[in-house]
Amino acid sequence: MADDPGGPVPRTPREEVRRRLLSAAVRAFAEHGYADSRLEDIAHAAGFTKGAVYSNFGGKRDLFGAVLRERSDAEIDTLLARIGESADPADAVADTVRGVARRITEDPERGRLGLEFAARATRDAQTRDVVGRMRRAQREAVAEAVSRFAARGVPLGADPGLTALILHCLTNGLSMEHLADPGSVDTETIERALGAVIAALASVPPPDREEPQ
Amino acid sequence: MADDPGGPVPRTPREEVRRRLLSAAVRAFAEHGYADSRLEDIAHAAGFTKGAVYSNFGGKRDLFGAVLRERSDAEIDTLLARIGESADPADAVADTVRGVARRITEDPERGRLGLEFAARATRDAQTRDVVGRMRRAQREAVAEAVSRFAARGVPLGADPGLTALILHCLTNGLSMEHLADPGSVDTETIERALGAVIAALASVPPPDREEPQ
DNA sequence: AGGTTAGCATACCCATGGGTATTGGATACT
DNA sequence: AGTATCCAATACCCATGGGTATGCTAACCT
Repeated sequence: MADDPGGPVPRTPREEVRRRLLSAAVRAFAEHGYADSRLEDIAHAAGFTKGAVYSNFGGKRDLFGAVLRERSDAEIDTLLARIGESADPADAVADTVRGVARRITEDPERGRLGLEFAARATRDAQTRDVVGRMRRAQREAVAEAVSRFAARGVPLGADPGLTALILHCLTNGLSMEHLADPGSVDTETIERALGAVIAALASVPPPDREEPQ
Repeated sequence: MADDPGGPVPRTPREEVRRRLLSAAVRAFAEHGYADSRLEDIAHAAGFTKGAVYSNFGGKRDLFGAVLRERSDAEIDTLLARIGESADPADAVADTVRGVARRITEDPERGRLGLEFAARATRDAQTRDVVGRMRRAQREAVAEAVSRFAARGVPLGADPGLTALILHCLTNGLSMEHLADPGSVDTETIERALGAVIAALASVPPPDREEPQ
């Protein structure tokens, strides 16, 4: 059964091999961490073997580096794309907050990978360089968005750069807290936390229990 | 030289053996991470061999668990102790902020360990339980401190629990950011970020460039 | 078609380090 | 003192998995 087959099986394009390996690596590193991810598992998850990995990457470290750079670029692109779509200030902020909160709770892979990156950045200079660049770019994107709101007349309790740092770090901190203690840090709580800080920084009095006015 | 010695070398008390191993393990896990820490290195750093480790702990996982619990208790004690010493509200806040900022930049071991704990909590239920408990206790301690300020008449833009969550997560986020990008997140920046958020949440106008009054 | 190359599969190597079994000497007990 | 016990040192085991060398076949060349 399934005996001889008609001729040669077509070969997977190198580009796709690389993409599938990278994608499998992202899942593996996020789920098991760098050390506990096995190259053979990653390769099989992508439908190949270790040979494919060493044919497309220099080794485990290099594969991790490729994952890091790929995600870094993706993150920055997402951020930059989001800046454009701003509507009414209040609504835009509320929507963004909701989106951020949902991504934290519904896409744990992202947070896990971020933690893995951060942990390795602590010890490896190469990783630190890339992660540092990514973080700076993210903060700058946030700062840019904040500046636009400021230009529209929203008062700020701090300059855009500091405001961006605050929002960025608060978001990361909330993400970490959710991962460590999902039960007491849910989507709604994250929304409230971000909303409260933004409201306070924008010198907008906290919502008076019901809709204002 | 150093030839025969007078008789038996006294044996190190078991309590001290355990303490020294634990302390060496803290340093190792913080510096190299769990996976890249070798039991033999830890043992030698403490002045013993692997035998001492397996005599005092169940194995590598158990040693990590012991480190986690020990640090968890220490963190909670520190937090609780700090609550007592509040003087003038404004000064107390400024002092606390300065202390937190300095600890982040001057004691990287703490942040690194926190990251390691968080990363493992993501995948291991046991670790997640302990880390979750620790985090909740920390937030409650902060909430308690916030409540005291609120009782003294400091207005709050959010309830103490949410305020504590915000401050706690912002602190952790800033710590992570400092580790990943020490150059652009220094002590002063951390102080400003924390100060700005506290000022905003307490509905206190931001410092007017120079001393107020 | 025959030959060459490119690229993944397969088989193998071996350093690493967690875990275990055993030993040896100090402490406690009688 | 003699004996039992405790506890860390030592020696050893071996599963693991990153890395490498080789094989094999599809795609490319001419």
